[in-house]
Amino acid sequence: MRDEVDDLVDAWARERVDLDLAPVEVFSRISRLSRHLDLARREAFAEHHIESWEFDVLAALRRAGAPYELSPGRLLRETLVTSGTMTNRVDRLESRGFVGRQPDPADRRGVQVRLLPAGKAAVEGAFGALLEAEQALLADLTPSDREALAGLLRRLLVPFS
Amino acid sequence: MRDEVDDLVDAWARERVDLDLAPVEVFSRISRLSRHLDLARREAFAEHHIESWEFDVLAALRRAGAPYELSPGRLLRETLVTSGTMTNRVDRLESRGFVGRQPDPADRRGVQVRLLPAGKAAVEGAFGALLEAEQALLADLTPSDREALAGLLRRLLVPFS
DNA sequence: TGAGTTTGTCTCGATATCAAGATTCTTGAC
DNA sequence: GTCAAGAATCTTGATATCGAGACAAACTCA
Repeated sequence: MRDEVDDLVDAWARERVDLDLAPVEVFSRISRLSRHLDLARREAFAEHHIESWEFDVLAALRRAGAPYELSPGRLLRETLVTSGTMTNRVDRLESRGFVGRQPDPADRRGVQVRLLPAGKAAVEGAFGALLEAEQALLADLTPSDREALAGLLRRLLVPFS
Repeated sequence: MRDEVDDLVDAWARERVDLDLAPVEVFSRISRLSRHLDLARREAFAEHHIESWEFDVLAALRRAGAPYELSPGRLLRETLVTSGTMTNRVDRLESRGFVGRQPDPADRRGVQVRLLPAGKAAVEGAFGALLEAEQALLADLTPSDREALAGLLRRLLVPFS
């Protein structure tokens, strides 16, 4: 059982026997998995006619719970994009009828982005498809493997949180 | 020890008690780690005045071994970008004096991209900095933790390879 | 040999993103 | 109460990427 990172590490090891490549074994796999997962996500979402960036925004609103409202500032912190990007995204989601903008009653600078019924339906359908696709990718791991993996990843992620 | 994904999963669990969120525990952590790692990579490379995309191309050439030559087609397969993007990248690396283009003697359609000494020095310095930064991120894991994590990630990656 | 297909690279137009700056409003200090 | 500093959102300009297509050369198979 070899993967593409085994080849990568072997190539580096041939060229630079002096280096400790242990970090590559972990982080290169994480980066590559992430890229493959992005593609898998796109495929899963395509059937529901939404794109990954749309899902990211709609999902943040959906999991916030009723009344499904968040400010643009909160949304960009959730999705790790810049404010200009979020303005653009909300514009496009608005034109699709997935979200609406409302003035924030408590702060006249502010805006509340609200998930509309069409957006709620779209994100729930897409999330179901995503979970299904991801479950298939995990099929080879036992439940305790999964938990061990999630636990190790958490330990890497905690310092960033 | 909680991370940002614990919050994410809790939020979804509150909203949709019917869903099995186990895949999120794994894949959301992988995606988020990947984004944080990209930022860490950018920082590590900044000191060596190269950008992540430059490293990706130069590293592919470096680990190919002497004479450090690959075709654009091979490079784009290694780095998972489109051909238009690779043309642009090689152009810019060429203008920095990091690589050169040569006609492929065996195939007159083809071009060989060769790593020049300045590019070799840049990529080796940057790779050292990257390994150092990544080693710090792994500090909390024991060697056997690291190996277990790499092994579990490999099992997820194999189907894509 | 010659037609059709495939391969390798580059060009071009569209677009999503970022970074920086502008605008409007709020907050806290004095 | 006023003013400065900070916060929230949006605008603008630059740019890296993608996707589709152009073009040339190399194969394939009759």
